[in-house]
Amino acid sequence: MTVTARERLLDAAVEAFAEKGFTATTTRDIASRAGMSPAAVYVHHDSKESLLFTVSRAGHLAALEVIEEAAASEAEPTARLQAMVREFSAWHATNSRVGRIVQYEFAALTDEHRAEIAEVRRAIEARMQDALRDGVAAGVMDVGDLPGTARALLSLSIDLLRWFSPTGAQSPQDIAALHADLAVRMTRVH
Amino acid sequence: MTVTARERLLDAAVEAFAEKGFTATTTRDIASRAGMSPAAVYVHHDSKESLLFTVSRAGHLAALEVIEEAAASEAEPTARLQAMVREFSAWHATNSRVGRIVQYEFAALTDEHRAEIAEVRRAIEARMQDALRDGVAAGVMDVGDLPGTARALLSLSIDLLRWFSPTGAQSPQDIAALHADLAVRMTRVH
DNA sequence: GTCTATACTAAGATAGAC
DNA sequence: GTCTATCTTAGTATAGAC
Repeated sequence: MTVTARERLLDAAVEAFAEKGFTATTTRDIASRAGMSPAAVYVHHDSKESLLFTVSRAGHLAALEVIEEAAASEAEPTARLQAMVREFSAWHATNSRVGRIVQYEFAALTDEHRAEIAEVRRAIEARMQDALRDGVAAGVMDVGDLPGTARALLSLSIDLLRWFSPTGAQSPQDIAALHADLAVRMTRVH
Repeated sequence: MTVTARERLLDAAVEAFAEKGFTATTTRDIASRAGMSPAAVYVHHDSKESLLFTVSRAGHLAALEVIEEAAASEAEPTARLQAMVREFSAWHATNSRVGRIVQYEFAALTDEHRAEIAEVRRAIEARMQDALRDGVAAGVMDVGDLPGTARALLSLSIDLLRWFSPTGAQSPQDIAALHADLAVRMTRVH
């Protein structure tokens, strides 16, 4: 379990990007958080943007994995949707630093990197739409605008990044449970 | 209706901050969008941050006004909540550039300016909580976590800034109607 | 693979002429 | 109130010694 210099730099980048944003973060800041000189950054990473891309890609893939595992964990459509929203919100609250980079620094990527990551985002949206479609087909959900509702469910999880604090009163589990409950309310047959 | 240099600079700042973010925007960029030299900025505004503060304050106050007018427009609690969510989402979609600055550049303000604007944010949350409390008291709404549900309703409107495009298929009114519908579903007695 | 030193560029803001 | 010119600081990234 040796922590390589490369990994220490990635951890430092996560800390700095989440705290100050990509543009406001300097490579000197990242280097000093990792206990290195500014020059050491470039031995392990090509550029500041490549650090961002590495963090953003890993974060997006982790978020997709969370939602796919949740989808696979339940067979009944309502329980499945609950699990997906609960775990997606819990992941964002628990990993709020990486989450902020994933959700708010997308525009700072190069065109090529942005295109690559956009595919992961489309997959996440598609999984949520699938879950709603299954529920409607089974007759346990009533959804007017299916893509719009899928997007709204993702919004609940993602927007918590704007206000969530790990030191606040609400735990990731509290928020996740609320969002799962709201997801059921938004989609159930009346 | 003469447009002053000060106003032209504010418009240019809105354009630039919304497009590239506060930190990535240069005062030279703002000046050239307003058709002026870099030095002209400082005749009309103290600093780059004071431009941000002016835009952010006006935007926050406009958003608060929208939600208060919607609250006053309907007496019946469910219709009132619908109106509030509908107008709040429509405002964000219609004013997405200012909206992005309002919601995403809060951290770039100075401590004093941030504290002043935080009060407006608290007022917006309070109005949404009031609306839910009225509905519960009237027996037409069932809300488990009242502050959490208020926050979730605001999240729907605010998170549209992350993905909304004025040139996309959905109009501000489409999105607003969807969100108003979801608000009713989230809060109605089952 | 790490450092010190630095090249090169560009930022926020100001001086002073008109 | 606008300009050109510039001060000062600081950024990304590289060179070259160890």
